[in-house]
Amino acid sequence: MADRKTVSDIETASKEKNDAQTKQSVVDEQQGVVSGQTVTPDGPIMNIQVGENEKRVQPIQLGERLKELRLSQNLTLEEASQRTGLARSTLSKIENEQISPTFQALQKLAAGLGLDIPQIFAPPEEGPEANGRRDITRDGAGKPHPTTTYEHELLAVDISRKKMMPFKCTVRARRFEDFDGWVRHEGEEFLLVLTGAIAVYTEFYEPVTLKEGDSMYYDARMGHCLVSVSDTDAQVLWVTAP
Amino acid sequence: MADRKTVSDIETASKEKNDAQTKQSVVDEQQGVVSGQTVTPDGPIMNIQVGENEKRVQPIQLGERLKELRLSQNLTLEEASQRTGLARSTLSKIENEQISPTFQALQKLAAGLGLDIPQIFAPPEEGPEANGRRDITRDGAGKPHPTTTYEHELLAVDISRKKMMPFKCTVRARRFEDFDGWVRHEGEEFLLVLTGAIAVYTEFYEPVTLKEGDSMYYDARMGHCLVSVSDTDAQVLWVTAP
DNA sequence: AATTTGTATTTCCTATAAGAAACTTTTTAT
DNA sequence: ATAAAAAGTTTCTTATAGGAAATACAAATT
Repeated sequence: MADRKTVSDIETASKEKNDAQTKQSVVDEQQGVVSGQTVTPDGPIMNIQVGENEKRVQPIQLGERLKELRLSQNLTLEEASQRTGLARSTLSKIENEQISPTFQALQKLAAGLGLDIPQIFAPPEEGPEANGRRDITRDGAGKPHPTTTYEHELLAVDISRKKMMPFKCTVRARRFEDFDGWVRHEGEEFLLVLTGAIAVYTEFYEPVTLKEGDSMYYDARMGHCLVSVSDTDAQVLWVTAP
Repeated sequence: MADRKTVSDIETASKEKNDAQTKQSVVDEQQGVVSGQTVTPDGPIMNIQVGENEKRVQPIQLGERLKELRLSQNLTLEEASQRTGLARSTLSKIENEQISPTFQALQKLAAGLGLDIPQIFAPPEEGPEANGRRDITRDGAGKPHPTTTYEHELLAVDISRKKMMPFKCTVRARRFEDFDGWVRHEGEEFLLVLTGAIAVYTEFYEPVTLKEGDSMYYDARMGHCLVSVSDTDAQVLWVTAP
């Protein structure tokens, strides 16, 4: 019964603040920047590589790239000609940068080589070779990163350009009101409760309690925040994939 | 002293089997397929979405798309002409699908509109709107997936096309020899020891012991396997990002 | 070695892209 | 409402893409 009252109080607070909070959260996200390192309100985003990737897809030489693609499929100009419906001489001239193909020709090329057009501009696949990257973080030896609501311990900080960013987090927040508003960011997040218990507030669901061993996966663009509801501050593992 | 002997025995076994194991691991990976669902030797790969994404970036109408981009920047044909170095009449003909522009013209267009070429073909951004996906897995309530060496408990199985695949794993293996060879697959992996202790064998490093609270992030293309070294079988959290 | 086959490049001709100017439509100002 | 300005489209001419055939080069066969 007492639990019921508590939950209903939390729900009311959640609804009243939805609009104002969403506006403020943009400012709060800016404050997360620490010494040149972008930080999501939950934890850090280390090395957002999107901009760099986009820069890198610009090909230096279209002809060179197309020749590469043709040869990687072990095709002669004649075979490629039959597949693409473009004349051999045209393919030769394109590959040797003698002409600039029309978009229509590019479409034919892509279709004939079994590609989508953006793939023509993609960098070569990294290759099947293992690159051997590894980073071990001992218990308690992660990089500290405190905020007002969470006490983060960043893991695997020596590896840059990771697909995932893991961190342990001690949830100091005790009330939804400890947050200035919904926190949100790009990507998806997974969280596992390591010790204690938390109440999870998310923008489109009623709050839910998770205890040790429980986990949750969610789209991080949805407003979200955690509150400790156990005697001792809960500890969770958080993994972000931006 | 006794620990030292054990470690040195393991190291020797590791070195002797490197070449033969790498060959067999391809077959072992095939055996991981369970009821139509692809499984990495560590755990499952559910719904690899790469192919579908690539299909979706194909534009329907180039001219329409370019007009859209121009108007979204509030540019007249004249202004766009000045920025791109292409004649107004050319821009008009392109936008109205009367001609198919050369790649060189496309380059000028992209540069003038402040884009990279692939962005011309990109679908509109999904928007900052949260899509509200969430999946809660209670402690012990994940989907079981046993193998000979590990006992997996898949988490967040109701969400498809995830950027990460999390699962808890009880490590049954007790010796490196329990594995038929190195296991490897595309992507990156993060693991956190929840209980007990494990010895981590990886292709390019000496074996290392991790205990409760320790974590490791690594490129999964590198051969890898875990062995329990605690009295009770260790439990780890594993998160794969393919 | 010479000859044949396979592959790529160049040449010549046709089709079409691209630019400048003329024309048309739309928008703005009075 | 009309006139002027802005914006977009079409026409005509030049430049270049694209195709077929000829030529050149490399590899394989005799």
